[in-house]
Amino acid sequence: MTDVGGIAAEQLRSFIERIERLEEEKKALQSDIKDIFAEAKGNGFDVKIMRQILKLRKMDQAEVDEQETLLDVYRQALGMLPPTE
Amino acid sequence: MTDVGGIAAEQLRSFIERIERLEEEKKALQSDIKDIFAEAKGNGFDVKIMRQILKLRKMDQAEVDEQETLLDVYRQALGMLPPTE
Amino acid sequence: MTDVGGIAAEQLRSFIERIERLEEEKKALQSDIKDIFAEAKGNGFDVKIMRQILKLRKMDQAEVDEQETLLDVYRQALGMLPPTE
Amino acid sequence: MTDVGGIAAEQLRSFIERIERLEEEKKALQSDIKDIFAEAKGNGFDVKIMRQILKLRKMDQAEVDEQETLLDVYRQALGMLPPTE
DNA sequence: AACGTTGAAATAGTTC
DNA sequence: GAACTATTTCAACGTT
Repeated sequence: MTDVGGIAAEQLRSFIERIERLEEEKKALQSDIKDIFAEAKGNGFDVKIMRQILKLRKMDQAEVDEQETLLDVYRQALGMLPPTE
Repeated sequence: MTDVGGIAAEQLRSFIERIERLEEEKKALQSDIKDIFAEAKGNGFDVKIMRQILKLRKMDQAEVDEQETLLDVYRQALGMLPPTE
Repeated sequence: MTDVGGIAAEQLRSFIERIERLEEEKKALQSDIKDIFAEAKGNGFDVKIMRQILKLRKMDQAEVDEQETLLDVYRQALGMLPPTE
Repeated sequence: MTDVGGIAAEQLRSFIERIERLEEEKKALQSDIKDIFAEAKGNGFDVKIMRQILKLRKMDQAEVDEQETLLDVYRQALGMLPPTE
């Protein structure tokens, strides 16, 4: 292992490059999403409305999840669940 | 106006200090909130549950707001509102 | 929490509402800060740099130095700096 | 959008779902990145500094220099630097 | 008391 | 250049 200034240089480089690759992939996906919006717009759909719909669907799901969490928290508070499962 | 390096130093200092004061006030409020949680806990309430309740109340409100925004967006898309009010 | 409809429920509501009020105030302060940045920008100042200034004024010098030293070590390990400057 | 129950609605649903799928994939990648940072940390690397490295590798040198120069001007204006170093 | 988790705040990039 | 979106960063919090 090559040590530069007390650092395992090769290992560091490997971590950095793996992250950069994944970030590239993320960027590509973002670009795909952009393309879909553009395609939808070309088909006469209103992108702004689509974004609102997506946001609402996300919020709805979050709300459901949150309700279930709250339920569990209450259950635990009332001793209806093992303390730490 | 005292110019240092081409910068209106007095004015800059004034902006910076005003912001720092407001941030102090924010910090104080945050501390107050913490105290209330502690007080509630001392009265037998479960802080975790309280946080869940606060989160849900916020989400509900956000959802209502979002619905109204969506409605407006639809209205505008359908020509029921002036384009840019 | 079991005394729904009685004292406990009232007390819980009170705690929740006090916290919500304080959070509203925090939001208002945040908005004031935003306004000051906007005003500064209107007077030709660079908001981003101002934020860095604020951050530096919060940090102690030892911290700043340590971070910069470590960053250089990593940069050298990755060949991002000339070998012996 | 007016053709509810017909082709348009189906098409809209398709666009929405494709986007949601891509966003899921993005989330998964983000999670992978998180894991790598955790692994690096477990190997003794400083995650915060790694982030700075990643940012520097993205920026061009001219940008970096310009920011630092401006920051010094502001610091001098506020007396945060010795008058003539 | 370090650790990871989460939520808020800031920055950067994109669109109009 | 103004507004919006998305990403990143930072700080608080509970957890172990």
